[in-house]
Amino acid sequence: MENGAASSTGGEGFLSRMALNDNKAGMEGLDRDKINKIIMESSKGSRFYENELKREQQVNQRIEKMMQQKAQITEQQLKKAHAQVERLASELEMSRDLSRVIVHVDMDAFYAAVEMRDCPELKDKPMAVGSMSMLSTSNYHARKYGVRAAMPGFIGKKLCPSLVIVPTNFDKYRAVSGEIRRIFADYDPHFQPMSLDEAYLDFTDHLEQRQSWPDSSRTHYYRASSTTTGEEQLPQEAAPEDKDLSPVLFDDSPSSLPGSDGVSAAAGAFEVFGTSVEEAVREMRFRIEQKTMLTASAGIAPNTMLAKVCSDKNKPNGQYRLPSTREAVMDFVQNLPVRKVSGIGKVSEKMLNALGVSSCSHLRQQMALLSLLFSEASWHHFMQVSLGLGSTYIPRYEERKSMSTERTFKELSKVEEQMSFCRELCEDLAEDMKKEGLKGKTVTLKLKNVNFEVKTRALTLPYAVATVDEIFAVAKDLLKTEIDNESPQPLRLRLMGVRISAFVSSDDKKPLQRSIIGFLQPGKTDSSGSPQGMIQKLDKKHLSDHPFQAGPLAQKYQRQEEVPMWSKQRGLEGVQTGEEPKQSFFQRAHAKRLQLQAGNADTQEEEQNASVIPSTGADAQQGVESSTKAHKNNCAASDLSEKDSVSLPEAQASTSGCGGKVSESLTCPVCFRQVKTTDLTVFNTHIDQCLSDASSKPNQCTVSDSESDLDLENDPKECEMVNKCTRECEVEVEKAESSKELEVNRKDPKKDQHSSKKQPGKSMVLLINGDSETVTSPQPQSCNDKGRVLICPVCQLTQDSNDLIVFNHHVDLCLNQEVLHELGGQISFPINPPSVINSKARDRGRLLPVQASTGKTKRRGSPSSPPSKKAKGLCPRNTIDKFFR
DNA sequence: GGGGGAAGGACCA
DNA sequence: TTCCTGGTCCTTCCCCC
Repeated sequence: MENGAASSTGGEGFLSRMALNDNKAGMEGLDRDKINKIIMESSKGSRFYENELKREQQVNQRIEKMMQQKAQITEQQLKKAHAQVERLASELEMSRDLSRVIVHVDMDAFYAAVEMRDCPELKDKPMAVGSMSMLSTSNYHARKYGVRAAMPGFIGKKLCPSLVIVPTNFDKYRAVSGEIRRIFADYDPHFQPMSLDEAYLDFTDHLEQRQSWPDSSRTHYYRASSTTTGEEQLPQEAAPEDKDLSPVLFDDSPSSLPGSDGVSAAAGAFEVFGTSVEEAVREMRFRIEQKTMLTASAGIAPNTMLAKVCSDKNKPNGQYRLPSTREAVMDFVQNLPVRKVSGIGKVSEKMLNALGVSSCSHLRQQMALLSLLFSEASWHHFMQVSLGLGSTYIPRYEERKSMSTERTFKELSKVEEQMSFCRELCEDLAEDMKKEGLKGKTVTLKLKNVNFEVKTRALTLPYAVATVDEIFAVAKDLLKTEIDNESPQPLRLRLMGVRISAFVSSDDKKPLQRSIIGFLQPGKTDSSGSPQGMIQKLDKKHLSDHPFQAGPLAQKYQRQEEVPMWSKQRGLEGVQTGEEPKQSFFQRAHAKRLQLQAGNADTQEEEQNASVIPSTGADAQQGVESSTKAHKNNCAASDLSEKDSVSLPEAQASTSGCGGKVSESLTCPVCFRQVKTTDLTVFNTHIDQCLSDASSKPNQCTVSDSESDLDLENDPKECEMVNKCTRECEVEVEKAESSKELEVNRKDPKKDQHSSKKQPGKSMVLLINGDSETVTSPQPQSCNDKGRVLICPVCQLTQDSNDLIVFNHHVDLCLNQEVLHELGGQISFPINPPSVINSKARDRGRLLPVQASTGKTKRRGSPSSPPSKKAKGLCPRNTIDKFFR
C-alpha cells in the first residue's frame, strides 16, 4: 500500500481513495495515519464509502490489467517505443519557448481569508467556509488538523471539534475578486481568470514597458492605518474604510510587505518597487494586500504549467520564480512529484505509482513504457511535463461548451416530485441559457442515486432548444425512461442535473452579428424579425451533423421537430456532391416529407424571400438582389426555417442550385462581391478589411476596385493583397494600441486561424460556422485604464463615461450605425450587453464576469468560461481509460 | 472500418 | 445525521453506413 493510512487500518487498498489529500499548502507534516483513521471511521458503512470502495476496486482492476499488459511487452517493442519517445522529445525540445514570463497568482485560502478579515475573532480559530455537508476551504489553523477543502463539514468537525464553519457568501467573494482583478489588469489586460481567486497573467509586455517607467510609477503607498487621515492616503489605492494594516492572516508566513516584516507601516509610508519581474510581482501582491487586506501567492515561470506549480511553492503569502533557462527548468522538474502537476489527479497518480513513477524524473525515465501503456494524449502530456514544457500563451477566453445545473437533495423517490424537480431544474437552466442567449441540441439528464451511482442520459435533437418547455420535454422523457427501467422499484435519487450542450452557432445570442450575416444571404428572416434562419455554417461537415439516433425518444422528437434546413435544401433533389457525406436517416425522412409539401411551400417562400430584403442603398441592394434572384431561381424548393442551419457556401450559391454542387464562393456582407473561397479565415480577412475600410473610408473598399469576384484561394495576387492588408491592419492595430491587445504569433494555433477573434473591445463578432468570426473594427483611440479619455473611433466624440464596458457598448452601437449606413440600411439592431453568466456556476467561482477594467466585453458564450485544458496548455485529461474498462 | 452520439469517468476549483 | 457543483476533456462502446 502506498500510504500509511491504509496499513494502519488493515491494509485495505480502497483506503487510498478516501485518504487525506495533503497536497495543499499548510498541510505538511501532519499525522496522516491519525487523520485518515478518523476519516475512515467517520465514513465507514455510509453509502458514499461503499461507492468509493467500488470505484477504488475498479481502479485497482485497471492497474492489474495494466501490469499484465506490461508483463507482455517485449524488448523489441520497448526499443521501438524508446526511439519514438526520443523523437518526440527532440521535437518538443525544439519548440521550447523560454521567452515569456508567465505568472500564476493564487489568493491564500481565499474564502476563509475574506471571512477572517471581516470577522477578526475568527483569525485565531480553526475555521472553514462551507457547510456540514461540504467545506469550500479552510484556514491554516484548520489545515493543521487535516481539515481541508472538499471535505464534508462533519468530518472536519471530527478532526477538529473546535472548527468553526462559516457559511459561504459568494457575493462578498465576488466583490473582492473584482478588486483583485482590476489590479491584475494593470499587469496584463488579458489575464486569464481561472476562478474567483486565481489567474494566469503574462507579464512579458508589462516588464518591457516597466523598464522605462519612472520611480513614481512604481511607487505604492501603504494602506492608511486607523490613525492616519485621509490626506495621507494614496488616492489610487485608498482603502474603502479604515482598518488595521495587514491583517496577518497567516502567522508563520513571510510578509509580502517589503521592509515591514508584517508590522504595520507608518502612515504615509510608501515603497518604490524595482523593474525586475520579482519586484513587479511583489508590487502586484503588495497592491492586492493593501487593497483587500488579503494575501496572494504567485509563481513566476516560462509557462503556465510551471507557474502553477511555482505559486504553490511559497504559499501562503509568498512567491517563487523559476529562472527562464532550460537548466533551471529541468532541475526544477526533476524532483517534482507528479501529483503536483495540474491534471494528474488521484487515479493517474495511483496508476503511475504502480509503475514506480512518482516524480517527473521517473516520468522521463519510464516514458517508453508509458507510451506503450497509456493513451497517446496521456503520454504526450507526461512527456511535456517531464520536460517542463507548458503553454506560453494565455488564452483570452474560450467559448462555453455546455451549461448545466444540478442539485443534491436528501432523497427523492416519488415520481411526481422527481418530475416537478426536473422541471425546476429546466427552468433554472432555461433562465441561464436565456441570459447568455444560448441554444443547444443535446439535453443530458444526470442522475445520482442514493448509492452515489451516477448515470447520464443524453439525447441530441436535430434542432436547438432553449426554453423551459423544450428542455423539459426532453429531460422529462429521459427521466421517465429511467423511472420505467427501475420500475416497479422507485428511482431513489439524491441528485438530479440537466445539461445542454452542442450549442448551435452563436447567432441567437448576437442580434447584431446575426443581422450582418443576414446580409450574406438572400432575404430571410424569422417571425420575430431576428433572422434566426440565417445561421450560416460554412463548414460542410456540418451538413452531416444531425445527430439523432432513431430510438423511441429520437423518433418522437423527429416527429416534433421543425424541418431542418439541411433536409430542405439538400434532400429535395436528392443530389449529393462528391464531397458531401451521405444523408442520414433524418435527412432522408425530412426530404421525403418535404417532397410532399414542396409545392405550396415554394411559392410562399419565394414571396417571403422577396419581401424581406432590407431596403438598402443601391449597391447593397444590387448585391442582395442579385444574390436573391439567383437563389430564387435555383432554390425553388427552398424553405428556410428559423431553426435551420445551412452551409454558407450553399446559401451563397449564387450560381448553382441548392441541391446541386456547393458553390466555392462566399458573398462579402460589406462589399457584396463574391469571394472565391470556402476558407473561413481567408473570407474573414476579406471582411475585416472591407469593414475596416467601410468605417474609415466610406464608400470604398480597398481590397479590390474591380467588379470581378475575388479568388482568394487561387489567385496569388489577390491572396497576397489580402495578406498585405491583413499585415498592414495588424501593424496599425499594434501602433494604435499601447496596451497591446493584439497578440501576434504566439503559440496558440487557434489564434493564427482566428486572430481577429481575440480582440475584445474592438471587434464585432460575425457568426459563421458554429463559431463566431470577428470583424475588426477601428481601435478605440484612448482606451486604457490610466488616461481615461475615451474617444469613440467611429463618431469621434469624447465619451462621458470612463467605464470601458459602456464605452465599448457605445462603439458597438456606433459601428452598427456606420456599417448599416454603408449598407444603406436604416435598421437598428439590438446590441447584446456584456453577457450575464450562469449565476450558480459563478457563485462557485468557476465562471467569471466581465473584466470591466480592461474594456473587454465578452460577446459570446461564457464571458469567461474556464478555458479548456488544451487551450490552457495545462494538459489533456489524464484519464487512463485504456485500462478502465 | 470509420464516423459520431451516448455514456461514463477523471480532473479542476 | 451528514461527502457539492459546474465545467471540460478523454475514452470506450455501439450503431449505422
